[in-house]
Amino acid sequence: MSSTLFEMAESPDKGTTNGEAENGQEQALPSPPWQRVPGRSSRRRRDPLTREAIVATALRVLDRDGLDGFSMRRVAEELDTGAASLYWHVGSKDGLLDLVLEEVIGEQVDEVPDPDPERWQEQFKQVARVMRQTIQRHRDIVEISIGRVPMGPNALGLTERVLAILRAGGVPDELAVQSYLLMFSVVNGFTMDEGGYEAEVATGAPPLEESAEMVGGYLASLPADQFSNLTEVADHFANPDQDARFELLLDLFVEGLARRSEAS
Amino acid sequence: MSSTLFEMAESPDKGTTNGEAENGQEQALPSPPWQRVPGRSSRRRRDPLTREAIVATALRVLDRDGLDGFSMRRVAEELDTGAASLYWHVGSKDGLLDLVLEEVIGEQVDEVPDPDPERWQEQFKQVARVMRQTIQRHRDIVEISIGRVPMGPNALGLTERVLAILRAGGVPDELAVQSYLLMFSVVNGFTMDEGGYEAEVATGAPPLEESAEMVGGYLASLPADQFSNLTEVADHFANPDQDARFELLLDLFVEGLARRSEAS
DNA sequence: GTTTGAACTCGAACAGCGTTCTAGCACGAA
DNA sequence: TTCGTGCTAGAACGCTGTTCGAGTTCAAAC
Repeated sequence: MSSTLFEMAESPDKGTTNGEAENGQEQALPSPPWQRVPGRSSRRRRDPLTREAIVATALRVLDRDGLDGFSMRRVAEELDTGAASLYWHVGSKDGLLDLVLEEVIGEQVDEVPDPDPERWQEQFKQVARVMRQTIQRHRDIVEISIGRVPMGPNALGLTERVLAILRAGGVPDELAVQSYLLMFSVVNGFTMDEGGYEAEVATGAPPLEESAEMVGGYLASLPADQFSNLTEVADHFANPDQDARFELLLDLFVEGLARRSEAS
Repeated sequence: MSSTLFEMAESPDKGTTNGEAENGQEQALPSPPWQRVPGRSSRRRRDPLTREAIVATALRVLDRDGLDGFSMRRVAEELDTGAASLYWHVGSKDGLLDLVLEEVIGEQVDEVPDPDPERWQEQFKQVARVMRQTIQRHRDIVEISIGRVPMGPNALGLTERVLAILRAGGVPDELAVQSYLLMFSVVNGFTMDEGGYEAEVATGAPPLEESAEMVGGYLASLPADQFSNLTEVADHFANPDQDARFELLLDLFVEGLARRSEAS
């Protein structure tokens, strides 16, 4: 939609499949206007599709409709074209999602600071926070990233810049690689489960607070003889401070990393 | 959706409104044999479907064909019935996957050791290893677990038993809850990315070793002026000892946890 | 100026999907 | 014998990813 607000006359429907017969020889003639396909007079678009436009639109659709609502037809519709047209540029739905992932990774690259050896621990944590924010901005990106090994220029650039921080801080090479990979996984895992409390549809989507409270209440109501631990700590489940938990994770992680780094 | 709380008795939902017959009387007749359904002579199965059998079959199909190849029709076919029959027992595909997840969680419950206060750190690590093994046994279970909050009896039992270990070890309640949730996320994240190097189809599925080597070679071949860090540590990417990385993660995690636990 | 071929568009169709509808069967209770 | 209820399952609906191939345009070659 949009982009071409009113663009000549486009009557949406009407099959009119041009059922000419098997008669004589006149097919070289330009067909008279009344039997042309009504919708689109020219097969050539006014602004041609590009891979970039498709990826950008796909990401928009993904954020708006979620992965369940994401389909090639929907993306095509948004670009005012047919689904088949996308396939020349992106190969497949899977290929398109590869590109979308690369695009999202690209959003993070510029946010990684230049290395400052004195502050490498804080900088490393900062990278993790950027990752978390990016994932939160694109709700289904973790699901998409499963099973994909991003190796595009953006992914390489991100890796390069994070490694720069760690090595500048004196982290030994192998440990730097290990912790980079670990950090990636760990942030993915954390942020993936983070959205778990959100409802999917209807019910007004209990805004993460009521829902958690309900969970806590439910846990507290369990039979205490069978679930003594659960019932006793139920209120801690009811107040899930995600930011605090994330920072705890980073602290554990970087603290141990620093200790091992110094011990070498 | 999802939810999957206790679920008490049978019959998920379904009004089964069963519109009454408003016509005459002829529907009681058995239809003559030549106009019966050809395939199946009796509408009643010899061994009736059960929810348990459906879940078990679904898990088998999932492990064999992957989440992409998983469909209600395939599960039904495996049970020698039609897809529509499943819906009476499990409500929807999503509901079936809820049950599958609960089933997989159930596999872990019995592997969690009884608490031994002296060895809580090792026991906690052991739980994480069991989780990892379970996830590896069911390749797409992480993807399924996204967005689901398992609250069935198995999930509750697992939480209860792990909390018992932590609290017996003297970990303060809030920290115990936080670290249980963290550990869950973190193991999920780690194991999710772990399978990433596997190819999907054809090409003989490079057995994770060649592939990693190829990755390392590719990284080493990048322009050194632009990717100085990446090229210098490329060989560490080529030898990804996943087990060692997992143990590193556990060490970092539990070590920091123990320190905070003692400081209270 | 014509021909040719590559780049690109996209309607139509195919197989498969999740789900619903509804007719039908079997069996315990009335 | 007659129900009603639990359960099975074919048919159909609307949707999906993907392919096919005819169509269009444009630039370079003749």
